[in-house]
Amino acid sequence: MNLPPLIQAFVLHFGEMGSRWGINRTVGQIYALLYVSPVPLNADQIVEALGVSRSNVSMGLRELQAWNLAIPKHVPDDRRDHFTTPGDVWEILRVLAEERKKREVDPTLSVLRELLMMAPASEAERHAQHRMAEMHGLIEQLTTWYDEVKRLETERLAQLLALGSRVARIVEATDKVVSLGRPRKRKE
Amino acid sequence: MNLPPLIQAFVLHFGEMGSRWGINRTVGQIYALLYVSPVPLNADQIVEALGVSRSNVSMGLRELQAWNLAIPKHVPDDRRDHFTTPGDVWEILRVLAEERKKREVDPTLSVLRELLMMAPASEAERHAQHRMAEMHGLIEQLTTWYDEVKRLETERLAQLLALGSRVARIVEATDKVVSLGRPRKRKE
DNA sequence: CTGTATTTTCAGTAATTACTGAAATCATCA
DNA sequence: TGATGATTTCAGTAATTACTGAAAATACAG
Repeated sequence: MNLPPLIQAFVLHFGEMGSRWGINRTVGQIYALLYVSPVPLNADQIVEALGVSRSNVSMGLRELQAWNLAIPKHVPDDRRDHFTTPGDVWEILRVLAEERKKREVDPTLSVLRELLMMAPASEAERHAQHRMAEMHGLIEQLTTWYDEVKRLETERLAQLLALGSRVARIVEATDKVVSLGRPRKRKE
Repeated sequence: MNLPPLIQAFVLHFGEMGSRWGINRTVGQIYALLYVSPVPLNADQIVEALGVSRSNVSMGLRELQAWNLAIPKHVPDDRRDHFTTPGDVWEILRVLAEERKKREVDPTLSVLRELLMMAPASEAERHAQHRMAEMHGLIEQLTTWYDEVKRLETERLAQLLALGSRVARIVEATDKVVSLGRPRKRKE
């Protein structure tokens, strides 16, 4: 690997982190490299920078493209493919959330739904199904929320984040005046 | 594996999903099994149910305990250790969020902070550092938000979720009346 | 203490996943 | 079209990770 120390440290860290979820080291490193690069890079430049094989880079780029985390960028007068990451960090967050939902949450939801349709054949199964229903309910709440929130523009989203738990107080206050959606029982 | 079909399907799915993030199949299966079990299970019962070796279960349970996802539960008049999962699904969500933050986000934050302290030695490093600062800023916003929100009681959190993006409108409305935090420029 | 039940450790092996180099495919230009 | 440059595929191999069985450690009852 042949990189300025600051960049190398960043790239190595992403390689490590990569393996902590399902992604492999090289993919993590490629992503990190693209992320900090001021210009789109082609595969050979990545090979050069990371010291891995050409084919490994090819596969890594493919995986990153599947995640929408590497974007092919055509450079005029150059036949080789060049790649960047989505530039805006908020955009990256959105892409990540979307992809992970698609891969991790949606399949679970659909399995749960399927299992909840089945007739339990024993007390054990009845109980299990009840637990599955709880899980299903929670995940559905979360995804519904996510689907709504993801439509917000970045600036408004940032505003909400900045408010943090203080929204709760506002909501509580507003609660007394405006009626939003179906009524719900008051806590205190 | 020796389980009622409904439960088996659930357990197998969690095994699969497990490998999609960093967790191994057995650990995923043990978790799923404990989750749907009406009573705490001991290691031998898990061995029996999943058809894996005793030592594998031992290691799996250890990992789950490290994640706070398996809780040892003493059963009177029985020397063997029995395990459950945190019962409330919201509790599980909190535990998961907390642990993943600890393992995935915090280390990245600290690496970023460290790298942001260094003096860039070239234009490339200067640019990289700028990108790192963006990432650092975003992560910090998210974790600050998370730290606040995690303190909310379940019911209030559920209320907020139920509102979804409609909070934005409330905040917008409230914005005009109450002053919260530093002023910020209006979008439209 | 001693004996027994239970859990953990760990070296060896199996299974899985990552990576490489060579060959095949694809694209572009003269 | 053929030659050249670029990318992908894939079989083989390396590296990593998961799993097992046997042995060691631990906990406890008598």
